[in-house]
Amino acid sequence: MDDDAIAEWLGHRKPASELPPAPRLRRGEPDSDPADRPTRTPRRRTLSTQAIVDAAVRVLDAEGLDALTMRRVGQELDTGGASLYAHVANKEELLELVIDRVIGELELPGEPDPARWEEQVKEVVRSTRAVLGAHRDIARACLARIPLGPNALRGSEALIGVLRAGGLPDQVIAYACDLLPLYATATAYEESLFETLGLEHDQLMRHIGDIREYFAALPVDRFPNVASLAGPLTAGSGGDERFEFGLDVLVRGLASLGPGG
Amino acid sequence: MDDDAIAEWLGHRKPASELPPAPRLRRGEPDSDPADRPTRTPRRRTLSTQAIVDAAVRVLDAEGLDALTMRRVGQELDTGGASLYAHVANKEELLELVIDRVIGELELPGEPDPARWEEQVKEVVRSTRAVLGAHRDIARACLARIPLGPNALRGSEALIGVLRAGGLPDQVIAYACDLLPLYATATAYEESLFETLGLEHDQLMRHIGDIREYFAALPVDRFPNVASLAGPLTAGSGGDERFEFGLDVLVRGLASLGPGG
DNA sequence: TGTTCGAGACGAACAGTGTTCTACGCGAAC
DNA sequence: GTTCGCGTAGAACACTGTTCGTCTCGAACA
Repeated sequence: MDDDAIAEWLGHRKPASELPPAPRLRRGEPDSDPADRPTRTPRRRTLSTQAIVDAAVRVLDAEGLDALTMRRVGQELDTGGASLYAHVANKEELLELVIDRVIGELELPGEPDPARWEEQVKEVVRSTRAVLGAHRDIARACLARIPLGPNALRGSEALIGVLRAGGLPDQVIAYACDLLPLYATATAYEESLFETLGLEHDQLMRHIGDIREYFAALPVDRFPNVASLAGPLTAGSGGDERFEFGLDVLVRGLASLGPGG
Repeated sequence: MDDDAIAEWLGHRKPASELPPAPRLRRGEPDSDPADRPTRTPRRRTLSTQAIVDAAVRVLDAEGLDALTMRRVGQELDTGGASLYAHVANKEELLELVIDRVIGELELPGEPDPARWEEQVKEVVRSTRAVLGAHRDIARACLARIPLGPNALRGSEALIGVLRAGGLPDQVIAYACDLLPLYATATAYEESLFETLGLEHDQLMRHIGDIREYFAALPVDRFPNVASLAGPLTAGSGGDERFEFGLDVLVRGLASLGPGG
């Protein structure tokens, strides 16, 4: 996606390509038409929306979402935070751009195949979790807004495709289109919590062991279930089993709403 | 829960009741034993952890999570933010107390009934969503940590009970004990996003209408699925249908892992 | 070639945040 | 009656997003 497409998606300029600007939520009065801003070549320093998003992703990957401040991104570009506001309306807009950039890395399945639609659905959700997990705690930012950027649309398009291959009713497909990414994002967020704290893997394992002991040591008269399930409750937190379990539950539930269920 | 139990759960004093302190995640070196702080009757102003949590919940309900600052809570108690630090280690600890207070409002089902365990599971998840939704955007804070307070344990205990009535395998129950609250919390969070922005109901409906038109107007050659599903994709966002759909999918998926599935 | 013009860069500043430091005052104990 | 020390609370620190106003410099025009 080039610079013009970005500006157009954000509604900054007149739509020059075929994709209309996504509806944006504003609190105040509707702003006046910002259409007739003439296109200029950049002066002095080559500061552009592209370069800013690039720098933001760099900061995000290296130091996490909390370090992604306007000043820090500006510093990455050898300037101050105030300079970004000529290319980006505010931090919210920058985050939306970063999110859609990240979602653009999604690996989507090819042609929808009715014979293996369930596995294809899982592939999309797995890819979403993987992409979000690859960029530190970006999942936290994704949870706080509904992605409507072009790359998010591309993902929805593919997801609907494979769900349709499963022969599910339209309304089921539509709801699933929210539910499945919600699961991927929420899971990625939970998993990012620990590495955000800077925990090493063995530290995390030790903490989970503490929780297991805590559960097991609970008074059995008040917490018999938690105490007896201390082991299973704290199992599978390090790898993919927990995630795969939830994914399986979701797809099984969806399949039960289809023609074969 | 009284003040001593709170302090004990947080590991501030020697355990006096039967519930041992929950494992807390700390980054730095393990702190020295803070056990031998003598109990004193309060001086001057009657500032206590209880009163602080009360005030925090009041601020949360009235003005939302973003307004829940240390200074604002202090102001609610006719003092400054610094005064709270004598009773609460930091904002994180205050949030944990607030969260467990809120979770304490959960209405849990009675005796687990194998004949209607699925409906009982749904009741727990519905109650979770309702309680979180009743306290503005507290769900955002719940997503960011794993609740291990006494009231959260009470909820897990009840949830495991009804899942056991369903005859599910132990590991399925354990994973479901994470998955179901995750769904309730993530849903409550998404729903809180709009009211956090201060949107009225008709404003929200208008915005959803904008999104529907945006979907419908997308180029059909690139986004045929999204364009044709514009209606269903944006349906049911105002009420409970979306939530109930996801809940049904989850419970169906869980049931398929049980003895009858 | 000289001038004008204005968009963009950017330092300073503002109102916030969580947290720490420090001095002060009051209630209980000896 | 004095002393002791805990809890209070104001000031301050480092940080945030954002705005304001100044200044610079490249392009367009005469």
